[in-house]
Amino acid sequence: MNHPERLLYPLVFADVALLSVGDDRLQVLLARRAREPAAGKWALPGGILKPALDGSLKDTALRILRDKVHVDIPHIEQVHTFSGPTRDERGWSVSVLFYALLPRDRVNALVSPKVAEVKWADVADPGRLAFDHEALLASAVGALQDKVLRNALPLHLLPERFTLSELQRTCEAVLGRPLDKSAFRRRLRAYQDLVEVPGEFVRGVQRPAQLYRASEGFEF
Amino acid sequence: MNHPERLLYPLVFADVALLSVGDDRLQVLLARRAREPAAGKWALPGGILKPALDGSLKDTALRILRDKVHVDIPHIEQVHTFSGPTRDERGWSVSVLFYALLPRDRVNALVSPKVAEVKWADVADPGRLAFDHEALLASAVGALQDKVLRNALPLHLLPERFTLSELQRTCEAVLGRPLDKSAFRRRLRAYQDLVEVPGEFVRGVQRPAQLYRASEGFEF
DNA sequence: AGAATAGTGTCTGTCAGACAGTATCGC
DNA sequence: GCGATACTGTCTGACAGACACTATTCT
Repeated sequence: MNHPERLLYPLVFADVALLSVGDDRLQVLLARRAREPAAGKWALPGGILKPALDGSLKDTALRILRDKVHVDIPHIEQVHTFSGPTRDERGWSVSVLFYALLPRDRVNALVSPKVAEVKWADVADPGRLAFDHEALLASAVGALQDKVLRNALPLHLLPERFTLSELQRTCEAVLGRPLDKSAFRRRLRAYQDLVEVPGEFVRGVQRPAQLYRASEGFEF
Repeated sequence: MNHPERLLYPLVFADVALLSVGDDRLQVLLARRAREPAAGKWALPGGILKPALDGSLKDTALRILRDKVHVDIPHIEQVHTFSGPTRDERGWSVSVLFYALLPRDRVNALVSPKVAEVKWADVADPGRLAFDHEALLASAVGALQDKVLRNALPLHLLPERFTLSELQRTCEAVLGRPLDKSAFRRRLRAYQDLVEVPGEFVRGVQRPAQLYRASEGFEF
């Protein structure tokens, strides 16, 4: 413990698993740490709570994301709080973990390959991460899967307009396993959150697919 | 903000909703606050994280409970983390909320009516609480109900040995609504967590009831 | 016998997985 | 027609609510 005030006050962080779908796989944004501790290692984007700036820990998380990625985040949700004296070598620390969802049509806008400071990694194989961030990532992914298993539709991972097949592929990416098309669509029929966009179709070398969007009052 | 260090470091608390079943209703332990802020008001037991004493925020919560109630707590679980600059008048604060379960045969051992510092209150009607603790309580109860709805058995709320009728009444108290006996027992049959205690029955003015206990590996 | 609670059997509707089938495009 | 993807229909088994039924004790 370098800092004696750590004996009185813990460090309080917000860490964010920013999730999106690329190549039909659920992916997470990783940031390479510029400074010690764990300099050079990949980690979830995170930062310290600033009481003068933030109205809540969610604000902290949104501020972190604003600094890393310059887009609006349509959805962010608290997952769990991790704590202990040894998880960060600077001293006793508290990390409030969030996951955030980013539409897949904005994924490439974020990460320019020239800047090697951030990258997208498959959540199934993120590589070695700094601190206890592998556990944090697993926790965040588990929370999202839980919600989708309970019939929530992760529309925030999709563009504004999407086909039902795209929605199904997105759910499959989140859950990491294939879903039955017939059963999937039967579930959707009961749902209120989906609105057909009249007259709009995606055309290709097949029967045209109807486009849908989230209904007005949609809350993930 | 009385303390200038609040501009740099938030206060970090663990707050605990200690839940049990009394009179066939889910109840929560409330503590009357001895000091400002909110002196004299009822609140969830809680206290500040002490980095020198606690190995995690769960340890903080257990330490708080040890000081309030002098029994072992069989189960404690993190629910959600609340934060903001105004929820505690001492300054920017973070409260990590837990719920803990106490077997109902140990409820009366805790609270002596002479000491007016703690009391059991129905979660459905806890009265006015200090800070944002009404929201915290609702959140904790919701988390427990969620888990029971997902077929977890709250055996930690029961004595070591119990009848299936007692188990059903406990679930009904948690959920706040009656359950169908036949459907409830059909669910239990599929479960691995219950072990029949051979030859032990509860007798009364009715057919004797088989006693059960939690299986060895039971995890709520 | 009757009250009281323990415990079971059965009907029915809902819903999910499985899988086969039909529809409509481009070529 | 054929390949490709969109979309639908139907069978079946699992399961939950509702509710009536039987079982065993004490008085």
